Amino acid sequence: MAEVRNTDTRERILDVAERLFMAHGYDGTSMRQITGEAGVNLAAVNYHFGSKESLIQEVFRRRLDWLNEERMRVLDRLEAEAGGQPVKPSLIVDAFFGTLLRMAEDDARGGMTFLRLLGRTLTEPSEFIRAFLAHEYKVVMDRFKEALFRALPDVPKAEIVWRFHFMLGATSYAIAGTDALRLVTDWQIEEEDSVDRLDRLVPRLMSFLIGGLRAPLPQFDQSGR
Amino acid sequence: MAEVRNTDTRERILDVAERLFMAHGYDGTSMRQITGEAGVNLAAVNYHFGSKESLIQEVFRRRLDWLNEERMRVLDRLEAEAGGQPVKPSLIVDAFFGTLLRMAEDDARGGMTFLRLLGRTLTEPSEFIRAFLAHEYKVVMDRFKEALFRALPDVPKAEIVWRFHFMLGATSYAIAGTDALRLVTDWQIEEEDSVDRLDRLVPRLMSFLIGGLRAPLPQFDQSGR
DNA sequence: CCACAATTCATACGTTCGTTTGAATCATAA
DNA sequence: TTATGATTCAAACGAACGTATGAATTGTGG
Repeated sequence: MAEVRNTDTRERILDVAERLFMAHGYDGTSMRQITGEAGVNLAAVNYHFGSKESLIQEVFRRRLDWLNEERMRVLDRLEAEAGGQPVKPSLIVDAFFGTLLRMAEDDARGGMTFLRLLGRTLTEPSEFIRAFLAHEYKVVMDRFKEALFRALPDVPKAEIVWRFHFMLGATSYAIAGTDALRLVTDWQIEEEDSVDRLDRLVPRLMSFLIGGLRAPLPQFDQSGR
Repeated sequence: MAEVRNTDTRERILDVAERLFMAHGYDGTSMRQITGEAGVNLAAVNYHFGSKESLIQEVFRRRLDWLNEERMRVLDRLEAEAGGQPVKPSLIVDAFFGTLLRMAEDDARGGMTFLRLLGRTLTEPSEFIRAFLAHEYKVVMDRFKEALFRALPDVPKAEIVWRFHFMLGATSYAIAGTDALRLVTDWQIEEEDSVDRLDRLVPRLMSFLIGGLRAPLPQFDQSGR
């Protein structure tokens, strides 16, 4: 029996969809744009993926599976090296966010395109996309939260969760907004500090994240509660 | 001549549009949903605003005009009080982000709904929305950047712009994702630390932002330029 | 009260959307 | 070569989209 699987059409659709979803969002991208730019027939998406919803889920799964497994591997190694001791917070942060950012240098894994798509989608309006991402992220998030709890035993857990949240936001936005920023800020910054210098973005962002994570705890107003 | 202006229909459309754009995004919200929930005729939007594009611009303008003027007023006052001396960075950050967050307590100014809409829209895919926001923000952004340059004379300007960018992201995401976070983290945190406690979010976020802003400068790899 | 502008309304226009269909083409195993 | 399943294709479907129209209704100044 012939059960081949033409991966060429599939991959070309996924690549184009990834780029268009990044540029115009889920609702803003039509099947006709995708199939048109991919040079395949309109019906190909429904044939290979079933529906537009399944398509974007596959767009994410293709990249996220590797990313989150890699994050787990890195954290595994860090915890093994620490031998029972808590892992340094900066190393945990790098395992999560650094691994993500270093994906951008790897075009075979989506590079900047997927990173920016992911950054945008964390505030995506579509309900089913948020639910899907939440499910995909659940295990790895819990794991990293636990690691941070152990690494920062003196910081209230609620505070750690909040700051993890803040870090996620800073990172998403730093990635997703790289060209929106150009519009907003109109910065006259020397060439070598341009947004494209990804190798400088990583240490920059990492300094900011660690600074925020280790900031003095907030003093709540006496009126609080 | 009768040039009345029925503000009731206009306002009701704006309120509903604000909420629906927040929940489902620009492309994900139809004119029929808006007019239906607002209890007005389908043609009312085109009559009062001209088009869907003009409608969302008015949704933003209605809130942003006051917000950015208030930010300027606060910064004016801070600089006057400093009398020529640079203003403390934490005060500048509070003038920008604190003023934004305190809007959420003011339902007459949109409250949380507008805040979350704004948070989401900073990574909005639609080209004309990004362009519109960039234009609306240009003046106030330049002003605050200048204030930070003076407040942190030893920090390279490029670094400050980056960190301002990171702060924007952390704040946007903290606001926009308040219920997406519930999905992702599934945190078992005591009642009083719930997301709804906005009065605690402000000092929490502010500590994080200041910590990030004042973090040690990043060390670039020897390989980098 | 009348005249006229402002507003509301039901309805329709043309387009684009995601999806489906059934035939045509391709590739492979027997 | 032939049979069979995998894939591609052109065409069409009904639904929903943003917008436009012209008549009906409302409100107000003269």
